[in-house]
Amino acid sequence: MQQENARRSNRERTEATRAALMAAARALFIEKSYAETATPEIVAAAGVTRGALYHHFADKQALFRAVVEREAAEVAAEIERATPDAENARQALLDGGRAFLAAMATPGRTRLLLLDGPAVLGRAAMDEIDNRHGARTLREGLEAAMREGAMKPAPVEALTALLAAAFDRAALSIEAGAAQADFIETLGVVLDGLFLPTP
Amino acid sequence: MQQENARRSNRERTEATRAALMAAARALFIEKSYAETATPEIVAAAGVTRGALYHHFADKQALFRAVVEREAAEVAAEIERATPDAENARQALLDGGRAFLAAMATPGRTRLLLLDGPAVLGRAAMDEIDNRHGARTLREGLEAAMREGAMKPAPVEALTALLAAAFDRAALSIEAGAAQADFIETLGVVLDGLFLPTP
DNA sequence: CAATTAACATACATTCTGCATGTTTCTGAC
DNA sequence: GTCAGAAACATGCAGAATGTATGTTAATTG
Repeated sequence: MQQENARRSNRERTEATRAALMAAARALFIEKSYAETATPEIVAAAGVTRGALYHHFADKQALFRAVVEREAAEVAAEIERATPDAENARQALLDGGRAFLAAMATPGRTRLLLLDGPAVLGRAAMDEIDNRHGARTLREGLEAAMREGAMKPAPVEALTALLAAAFDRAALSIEAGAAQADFIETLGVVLDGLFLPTP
Repeated sequence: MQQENARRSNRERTEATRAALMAAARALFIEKSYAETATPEIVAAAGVTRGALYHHFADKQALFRAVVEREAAEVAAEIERATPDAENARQALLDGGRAFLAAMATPGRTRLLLLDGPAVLGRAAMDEIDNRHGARTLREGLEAAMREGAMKPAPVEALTALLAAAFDRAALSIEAGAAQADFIETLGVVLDGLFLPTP
């Protein structure tokens, strides 16, 4: 038996407390939404006090932001890990989209990133987070496809936003019970429509 | 001078109170979001008491739902009014999309219908509201285009959801300051990609 | 014109958030 | 090593918000 609270450095204490808070908060935000989760619940589940919470985070929203930010980074990492390198730009986009849907199938991610995130942090903040992680890859894929001459020219920022929104909605509908195959097929049709016919 | 609170039937009283509450709530929800708007503020702006609010609405969320529902109906009405009848299915979709963006340019609608709505009422509830109003028109337009043989075949429900999401995102980005022309052009490219080439 | 119901108004109990103020544990200089 | 100072909490408090319960007034109905 080892002492459960042996001497720990401040660095370790901070890391452990923040991790416990973020894990507990994530679980509750997913189960009941941000608005219906109270800070007393979070700290009880994390095994700390509200004092600790407000010492490490400015307020409840800052804790939520930290959770969302980490989740977005994990989604981006999963996508990057799952899409090694495709032959052409078209296949790369399809593979990336499929990997995105797979990553978003992790329970709670749609609520965190697509429902509560935009409402609590604002769409501008979510855009900024996205651009730092997932959406950047999508935009670069589209730019590459256009540069290759395989894709119809269009304003890249706008096209990135529209396609990202379509993928987001697909993830939401699939989580709500819609047929995944239908959405993957339809996303393929939409993407194919953006490519020039190969003569 | 007339008495400001002359005798009124219950029907009139209810209608006036509900209208005042919904107008005040709408203004505050738009200005500060649902979460940051308190019921004491709403009733003060409406010139009634919290008792009246909780007599007419089950809770704060029910009031929000009523506001959102009416807003969605107005958007659908504006679109219907602005799109008389197009020659072909393709033009009808483009016209409808443009009318949608115009309707969503009314300040606050994106926050009500696209940010707070899904977070507060849930995406399922928003889907149900949409299907009763706007999205139905879009789906019918897509079905017509496919029936005409002008559009590539695809699962209609999924395609409707994806395109609706793209239009939603366009409305959000435009409100956030993005170039409207870019989004209209890009939406045109995406839609055109769904149509079969006319030989 | 009673009796009942609807439309409010008021008061209350509970709960939450953020902060302010204590206490304990580490850290770094001497 | 120890001693000041800072970091990491813990506790208590003030203000406010939500929903409900109860009281009051105005309309409706038999």
